[in-house]
Formats: sequence, structure tokens, C-alpha cells
Amino acid sequence: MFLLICFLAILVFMNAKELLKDHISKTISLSEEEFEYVLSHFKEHYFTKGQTIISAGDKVNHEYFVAEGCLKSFYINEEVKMFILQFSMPNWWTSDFEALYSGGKAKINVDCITDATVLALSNEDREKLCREIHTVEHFFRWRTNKGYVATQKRLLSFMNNDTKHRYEELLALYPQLYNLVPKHLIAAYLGVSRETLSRL
Amino acid sequence: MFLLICFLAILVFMNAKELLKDHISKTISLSEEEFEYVLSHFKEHYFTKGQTIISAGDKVNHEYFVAEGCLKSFYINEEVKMFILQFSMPNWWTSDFEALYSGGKAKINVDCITDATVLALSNEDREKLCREIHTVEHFFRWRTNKGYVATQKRLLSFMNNDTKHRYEELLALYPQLYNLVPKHLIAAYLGVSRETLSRL
DNA sequence: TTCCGATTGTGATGTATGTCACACAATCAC
DNA sequence: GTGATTGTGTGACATACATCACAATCGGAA
Repeated sequence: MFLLICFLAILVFMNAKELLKDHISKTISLSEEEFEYVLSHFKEHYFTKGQTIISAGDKVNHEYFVAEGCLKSFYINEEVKMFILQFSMPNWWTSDFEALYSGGKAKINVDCITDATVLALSNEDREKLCREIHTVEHFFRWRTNKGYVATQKRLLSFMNNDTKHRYEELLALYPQLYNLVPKHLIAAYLGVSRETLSRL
Repeated sequence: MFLLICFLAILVFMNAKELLKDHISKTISLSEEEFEYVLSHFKEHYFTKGQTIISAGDKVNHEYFVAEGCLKSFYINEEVKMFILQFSMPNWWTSDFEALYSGGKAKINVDCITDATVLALSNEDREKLCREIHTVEHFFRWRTNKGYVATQKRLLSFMNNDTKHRYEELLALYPQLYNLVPKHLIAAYLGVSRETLSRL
């Protein structure tokens, strides 16, 4: 039984790192040795549905590559109202990047909508890898470029489109979300009350 | 007279590049030769109030470092309504980054709220410099990191705060804007009608 | 099974904001 | 200076949405 669990763990472990390897390969080329070296800095973590990865107030020292499952990153305001910044699906990265980059305390929370497998990379290791391997720095530059453009597009959509339009936009992009996450979370992503979404 | 104009042009030219040099120095260290090499890829441009730098539909091939003046980047929707993504002040970068990075046509416009001096860097030159000088790639990674965090903060503010709060937030950050740009542009940045802003 | 919490739908009502309309001032071109 | 364009303020009205309240359904725990 123990051996079986070890075997399954190794299987998933391989899959997660393979997924990350494929993801990185889409932007840069690395030798096998370099890949092995880079991937060795990522630590795999399992989380179960509902578990918290980052809480507001924490010191944030890692960013997370999602290999499996669905996470959400969200902000809770003074009136205890929740706003969802991002649903993180496989092949996405998540963290409280402001806190991670600046060294401050988290204002954003990250937790699991489903069971999840993630690969964690520390701030120090990311900077070390970027320093040591030029193309890795290139990879992270492009990852953020894409994130920047995506966030800007969402901001524009927020200003331009009404709720129904944004809802359809979201479902067109991630049809899985409709069955995967409760409606009140989708409402929190769209920035409307759950009642309004229900009456869409 | 001609000599005087040349002299003034060189003066401003020096100032713009010096500003960029200072800006870059805040993130990375470069030797004098490297600086000279990097800066040689930037072309200085003058624009007058109201002039257009990027029009929707254009092929976008440059990003711009603002040395002097104030630009706006904005989107016009089907109903000819304008949404301002960013006011670009000195030491900011602007472009339609989605189009620039993807090679597509511009969806964003950029024009001048005041007379402006900018330094233009082509997509190819940026990539070339990033390839040739590792620390330059580092610089651009951190520039985008900061932009990403700033845009995410603005998105959160959009969801969380009401118009008045966001207006005060904007003016606290850039008090100059109050006298520099007409109110209807500030309304377009805040995502409300000019009438609502007027009644704030 | 039974109960409880989580999720979702829907009605009634208040409020912030958009839209249309008009007025007036400031600026600019000629 | 004169007329046109641009920027700004304000009233009247319509509308989208938040909020509060209640009901119904579903799934898991005891």
C-alpha cells in the first residue's frame, strides 16, 4: 500500500513537472541539464478543496504554477465583501505578486476551489535562476508581459461591457468554470452581486 | 537662429536621454559604454498637444518612454465612447502593448494631452538589446512587473471603490492632473460620465 | 433517515449613475 | 471683435444594480 502511494505520488510528480516543462518550452529553449536544474527549484504541493495557500497578512515568499485543479485569488474589503482577481487553472501562475515583489505582507488571498497540485518557486530561487540563466529571465519577462496584457484587457472589458457581456466572455474563455465553481464566486469575479448574476 | 534651435534641440535631447538613463539606473547597473549603446537605439520625437502617436488600426512597432509632457492611451468602442487606460507622465512607458507584442493591429490609441517629448524604441531593438545584454532583459522584466501590479491594483480599485473614492485616489497620486487635463478625460479614466464626475 | 449548511432563484425597494437637454464660460481661429 | 468650438455645470428622467427578505433545492454529516 505504501509503495503504491509512493508510485502514484511519483507519477503525479512527474506529470506536474512535465507540464511545467512543456509550458516553459513554449517560450524558450533549454538543454535537458538546464531543465533539470531549473525544475529542481520547484517544490510540489498538494492541496485539498477549500485549503488556503496565501492569507492576507502573510509574508509572501512563493509564486505557484498550477499543474492541476482550480485556485482563486481574491481580495476581502473592510465590509467583508470578496472580489476575485483571478481563477487559476492549470498552466497559470498565481501569488500575491505585489507582496511577493515588494517584500510586503499579502493583501490578496489564494485558496483552492478544487483539490489542486501546484509547483512552488521561491522569490530568491526565481531571481537566482534569472541571474544564472539568461533565457530563464527571458521566460519570466514574457510570462509577465502576457499577464500584463491580459489584466489590461480585463480592465477595459470592465469599463466597456455590461455584466451579461462579461459573463459570456468569461464562459467563452473557460467553459469548465460554469460547472466547476459556484455562481456567487463568478459574481465576485464579475464584480456584481450574486442576485444580479442569477437574473442575468 | 538656426544654431540656437540646434543648441536647444541638443539640450532637450540630452535631457530626455539623461532622464531615461536615470530611470534605467534605478533598476540595473550599466557601464558608460553600455548606456551609450542602449540609448543609441532610442529615437527622440517631439509631438504637439493633440497629435496622435498611435491610431487604432495601425501596425504598432514602437514603445515610448515619456520624457516630457502628458499622453493618454485610450480605447474607443462601437458607440464611439472613450475609455482611458492610462495617463502617461514623464518616466512612464506607453504603447499598445498587446499589438506591439503580438504583431497585431492597434486597438488602443495614444495621443498627446500636452506638448510632449518621447523616446521611441522599436520592438526589434528591444528584443535585440534584451538578447545582447542580460541586465537589460532584467530591466524590462521589472518594468513590466511593476506595470502588471499597478494594473491589477487599478482593477481591484475599480471593483471595490466608488467613483468619488477613485477620483480622490487618482488626484492624490497625480495632483498635476487636476489642472492639466480636462474633466471629461478624467471621467473617461474613472469610467463614469462627465456629468457624474461634475456632481461628485 | 433526518437535519443543517451551502447554493441558487426571485420579489420589493432604494440608490447611484447614465442619458438627454439646456445654459454658460473660456478659448481659438479668422 | 465675432463666431465657432470646447469644456463645464445642472435639472429631469430612466435604468441597472445593490440590498434585504424569503423560499426551494441539494449534498453531506450524524
